[in-house]
Amino acid sequence: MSPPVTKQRILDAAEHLFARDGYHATSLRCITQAAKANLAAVNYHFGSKEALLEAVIVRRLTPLNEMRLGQLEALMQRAERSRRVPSCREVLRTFVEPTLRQRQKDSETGDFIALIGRTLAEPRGVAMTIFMRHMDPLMIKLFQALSLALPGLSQQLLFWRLHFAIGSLSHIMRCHERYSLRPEDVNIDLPVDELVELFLDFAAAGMEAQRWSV
Amino acid sequence: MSPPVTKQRILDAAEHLFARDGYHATSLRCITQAAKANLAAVNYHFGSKEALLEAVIVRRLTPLNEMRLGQLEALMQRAERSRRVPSCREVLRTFVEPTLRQRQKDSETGDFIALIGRTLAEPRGVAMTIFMRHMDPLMIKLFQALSLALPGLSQQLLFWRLHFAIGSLSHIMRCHERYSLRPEDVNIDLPVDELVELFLDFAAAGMEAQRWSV
DNA sequence: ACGAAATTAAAACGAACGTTTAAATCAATT
DNA sequence: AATTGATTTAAACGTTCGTTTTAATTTCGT
Repeated sequence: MSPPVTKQRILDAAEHLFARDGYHATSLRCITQAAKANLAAVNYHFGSKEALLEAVIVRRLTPLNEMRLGQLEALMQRAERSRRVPSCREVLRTFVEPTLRQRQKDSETGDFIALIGRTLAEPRGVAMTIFMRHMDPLMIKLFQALSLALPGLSQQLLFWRLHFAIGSLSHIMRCHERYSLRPEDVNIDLPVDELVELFLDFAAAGMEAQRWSV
Repeated sequence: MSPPVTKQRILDAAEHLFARDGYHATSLRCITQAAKANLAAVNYHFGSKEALLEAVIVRRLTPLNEMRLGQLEALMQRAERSRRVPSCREVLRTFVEPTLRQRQKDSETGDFIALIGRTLAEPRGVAMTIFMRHMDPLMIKLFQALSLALPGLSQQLLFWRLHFAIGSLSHIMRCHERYSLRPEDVNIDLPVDELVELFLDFAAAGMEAQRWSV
């Protein structure tokens, strides 16, 4: 049996519009029209607009986090078996690579990842609570792994630098269309693999930086 | 003659609420109530809700950008006189330090900087157009200065790494209240000077990173 | 083929939105 | 003190929002 396609069409349309215009600026009428569904379908299938947002987030975040967690645990086990410590770059990669690969996958525009990027930018928004509930366990494991990879860093320093790195990532997750200051020969549509390496160059170097003062 | 205080009270309230809840989630009724003004006062003094947003942004962005531009030009002149090239860290500092100092100044909560941080996260939002119009000239100068400071980097690489750095900065500009994974001994309310150095450690190292592959 | 359950459809709900209007009030000049 | 312009006020405008209701339609096991 094929699942009710209406639900999926609504999820797809909502994902796209939430990511493009934001939660508050997107109306259910706009969503249902794009999904070729009736206005009442949202409240019938999901209960409310906010519950729809949660469904949009959960649908993709769950498998994404499973992949990230799987890669992180695999890395840690490999490191443990060979009695060495994982590098900062390796640890970051388990988080970053699935993220940016997801960006190119879904609906050829990276709607979901852009939505998460926006969520991270609205700390008090409705989406933040939903998002954090699904991210916390993974983030704790990521923090522990980075502690191992960067034994010279205090908890304080590690916290802030991870904060900076997540900021960078969430920024490129939003995949702006309005770029200012773009020199004519800069390629915006970078292949994912290259973007991953470019980002890891930057983030790993930043995490491992020597302190300038004190 | 004291200037009409109502306009200022509205600007202050709007700045605070736009930063906290976002443009679309903040109603004029909420703003005028917080400003102890009449609902119609916004349209009387500013013309529309969007014009109010622009006034909120321009009020602080203009002097902030003048300070950033002044420090950048002073640095470049000093460098030219001593026939050397400015360091990446020095160039970034002219941009970052005024930003984070502003964050602690205004209305003791950094409302404006948080608002800009949100603006950067909503590429298609109404605020983005307003914001870009006032940022473009400075960004071009910043890019040129970084080209000088990092002669080994291609335009492409410099563009992406500056993009990453701006992402980091805009992230901490938002000064989240909901931090996950915060170890108990991490100090969130870091003095501005320390935060600036912490960020410059990270960003300068990231900008100057050696390429991992190719 | 029929009846029960799930889904879709159309219409309306009250509430809140940004904006406008017109009268009231205030401030300053003559 | 009267008058003029600037500002504030209260009320209402039309629109759109998320949600609910009620009926029509479709789906599917028996």
